[in-house]
Amino acid sequence: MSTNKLWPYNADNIHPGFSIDCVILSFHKGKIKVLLRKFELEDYWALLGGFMFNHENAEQAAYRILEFHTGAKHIFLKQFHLFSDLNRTNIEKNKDYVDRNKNQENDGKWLIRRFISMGYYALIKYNDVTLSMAPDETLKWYDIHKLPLLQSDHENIIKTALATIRSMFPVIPIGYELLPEKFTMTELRKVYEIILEKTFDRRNFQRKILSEGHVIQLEETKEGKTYHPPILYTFAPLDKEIY
Amino acid sequence: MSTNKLWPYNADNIHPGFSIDCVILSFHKGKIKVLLRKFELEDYWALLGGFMFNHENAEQAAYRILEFHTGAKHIFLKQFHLFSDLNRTNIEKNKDYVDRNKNQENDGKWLIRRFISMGYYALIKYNDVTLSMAPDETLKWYDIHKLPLLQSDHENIIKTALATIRSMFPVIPIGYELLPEKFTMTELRKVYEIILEKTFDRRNFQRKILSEGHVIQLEETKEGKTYHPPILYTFAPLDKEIY
DNA sequence: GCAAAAGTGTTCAAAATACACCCATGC
DNA sequence: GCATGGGTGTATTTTGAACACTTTTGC
Repeated sequence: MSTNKLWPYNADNIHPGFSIDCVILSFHKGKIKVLLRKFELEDYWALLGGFMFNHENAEQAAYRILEFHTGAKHIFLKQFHLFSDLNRTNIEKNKDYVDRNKNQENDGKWLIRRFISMGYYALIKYNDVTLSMAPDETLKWYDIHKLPLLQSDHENIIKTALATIRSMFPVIPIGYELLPEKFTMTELRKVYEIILEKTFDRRNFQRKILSEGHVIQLEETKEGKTYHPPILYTFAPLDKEIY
Repeated sequence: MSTNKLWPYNADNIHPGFSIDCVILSFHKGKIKVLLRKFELEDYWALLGGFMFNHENAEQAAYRILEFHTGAKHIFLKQFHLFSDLNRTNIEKNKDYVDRNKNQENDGKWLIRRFISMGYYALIKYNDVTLSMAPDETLKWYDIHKLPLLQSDHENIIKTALATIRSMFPVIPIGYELLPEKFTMTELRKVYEIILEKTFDRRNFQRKILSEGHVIQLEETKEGKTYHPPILYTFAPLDKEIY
């Protein structure tokens, strides 16, 4: 695949007027982060996205985009909303983009039209990601509470993704997907607190989580803190789960 | 609008390769029903669907389709899933359909391609509907547990809609949308039981519903049954609701 | 010595569940 | 007279919520 993002897509190999945007979330140092991209010469950040080839369905396209940039496979990925407002596509901005990237083989005219976009959210362990950047782009994890200036409706897409995850709680195995194999009870609680936008009593939270049986206590403690190291926990094997 | 369903849509006025399918649900005589359509000369039923004009977004298109066929406005309508599998579009069937309906102004070639479809579910009061049928089509309410032979992946779309509604319970005001203004506690319980696929203890159900405060008891009883007429209930005004 | 992080139990209130009998009518 | 549908209350269990003190170390 070329480093020019226009390259893999052209008028003949993609489904017309349809794009995919991925809200890729992870947990790192007590914060939930979203992966964003900025192209050179542009002054706003954007969700990782792309188009659906004629030979794949939307899920496959979303997985492809995700794996290409994060190197991770078997990512937890769900569609959550189709964004189709007329003013979400900024045709002028697309024209500027095409002007900068067009070439003989691909005049980019297919991009000068209204696009509807399927939103996907992905939950991924921070350490499973190896960012893969083309020379003309920068990828960066942003705290979901400290977002930079975003392209078109992408801030709304992120907010909608978070609202969806919140509303699907506890059906979505959010801790399981976001935390590393071994984690402390405080880390798990932080994930819950950030997503649900509320705080939990430490003791009640721990009792409830352990009573559900999906989380089991290990006999290890977290290294690095020499004074009163917290106990580590892990998720029970999936075949014992309700998920 | 013409009676020919191909008429309103053509290659220039719709968003390409994109359709909308509506799972329209209502409650009647103790059963949850879905509204289906059958065209003359075809041997399968289908969800009510259509395409998105270039001047509208997907929600507007779904509302337009819904209102056109049911005569009802302000319908509760939510998108729930994008169906994009490669084999969901039966190109040959579309060709047959085009052959039967094409004319000079509209050759129907725009229909001979892969379509992705956004699924919407609608909840509507049975008595609010006045079915509006073109001469070449039949509309009919089917018990969701007794579906006829359905076009392409439409059975899957219906099942996915019901699973979505179930998983969103109790966020979706399902009783409020499906029941008439005045209803009995047994009718409300039936709606819950069918959607959630479980039974509830009559007494506990009633206590719980009334304790939530969204349903209030009227001083009327249901007519027609002369012996021990059930008490009627209604939903509290929306501004007191959590919805 | 004090702020920060983590370990640990009990009590009370609220909610969910289980369960049985009576009444009026149609047939 | 019996089957059907509908009205009503209590006791038990389970779950959720509130709440405080101790330990160890870094600073």
